[in-house]
Amino acid sequence: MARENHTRFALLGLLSHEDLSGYDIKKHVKGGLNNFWDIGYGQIYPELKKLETAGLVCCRPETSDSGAVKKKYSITDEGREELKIWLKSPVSGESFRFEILLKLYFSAQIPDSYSIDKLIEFSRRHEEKLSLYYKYEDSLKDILDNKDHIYRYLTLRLGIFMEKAFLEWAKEADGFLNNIKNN
Amino acid sequence: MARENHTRFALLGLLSHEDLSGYDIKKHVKGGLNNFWDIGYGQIYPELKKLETAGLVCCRPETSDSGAVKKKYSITDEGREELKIWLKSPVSGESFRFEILLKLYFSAQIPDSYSIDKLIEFSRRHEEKLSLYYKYEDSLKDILDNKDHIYRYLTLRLGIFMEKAFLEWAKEADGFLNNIKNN
DNA sequence: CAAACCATGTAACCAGTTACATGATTAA
DNA sequence: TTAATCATGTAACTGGTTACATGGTTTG
Repeated sequence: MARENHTRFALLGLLSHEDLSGYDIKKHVKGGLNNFWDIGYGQIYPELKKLETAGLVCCRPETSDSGAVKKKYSITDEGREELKIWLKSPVSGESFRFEILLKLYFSAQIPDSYSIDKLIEFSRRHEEKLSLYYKYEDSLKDILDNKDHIYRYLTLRLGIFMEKAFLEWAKEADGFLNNIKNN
Repeated sequence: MARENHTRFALLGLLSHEDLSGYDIKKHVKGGLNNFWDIGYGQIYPELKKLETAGLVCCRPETSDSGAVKKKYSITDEGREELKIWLKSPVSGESFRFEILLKLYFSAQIPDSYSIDKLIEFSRRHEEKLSLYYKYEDSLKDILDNKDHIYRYLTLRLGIFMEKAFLEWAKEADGFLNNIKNN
């Protein structure tokens, strides 16, 4: 995948919907984006400053009654323009890293039981993820009149397709390994 | 995913099968591993040196008749041990980055045609990948008596499951967007 | 009163990518 | 002879992770 500052656009995208603080952004990421694009605080705060310097967002510190400070960021017109240009540009590709595959690839050298255990753990983990996605889907299904929700729904659907594929694969692979064990 | 030097183990894994040069390793990666774990020369050569210093591999320069030098690396007993320990340890997880999803997530702000185009390109790309995987599968299917081949087959199968899921999703998503367009 | 959460940030580190540099060999 | 491939490497950069530091607020 091309080396482009994707975080920059993820932040602009989130801010194009509503004004958010760095902390808010992290929460929003957790509730959606993180399934295919996670971002940590270590990227969010510095990037927000860079965006401000570039004039793509502006910052408005909000001091509450108690004296606590919260920095709310808003997207500027220039920020909106940059975001749209990026959104329209073609995508460069996908990148995956599967530690389980890297291990399985060489696992002929160790007893099969280790691999079977890994497959079981893999299934458990992805069953959890799938049921979480189903919950998201349920809450989205009723509000598909909104265009934003339609697009979020589409991204969620890929998550569901993938998780199902993972589970099917793990089942097949587990059957395969158990079969050769009993020969 | 945990911050661990995976490249190190990928190299050890490849060298546990046969002696290879840095160049050979890259070719081997292209023919299998790269589907879920790509490695470039910028990582291979420095890492081989580190592995040599750590005593996990050893290097034997081969000078051909013409004077060309080729450095063949072999795994040592300590290297084999380290590899096995790592293979047996549990996996930490998967990481994906989908630029198409990052864009779709915010694409309510631009005309649907852009997203439809992206989905078409996505399908084309993954159809190609799937047919490539099917070719690999064909050549592996007949030699599953070998345990190494069984494990490679399993990793390939996940690739196939995933590519199929991608194509199904893209079809559904395309149908969805075309449907709302005509309303 | 302690734990959990809200909130903002910095510094260090490292994995991985890209570009650059060099030169030999082989096939069209 | 020229293009492709074989072959080995280095330097610079940057995206992303982790750990650390600080302090306010809410809730059980």
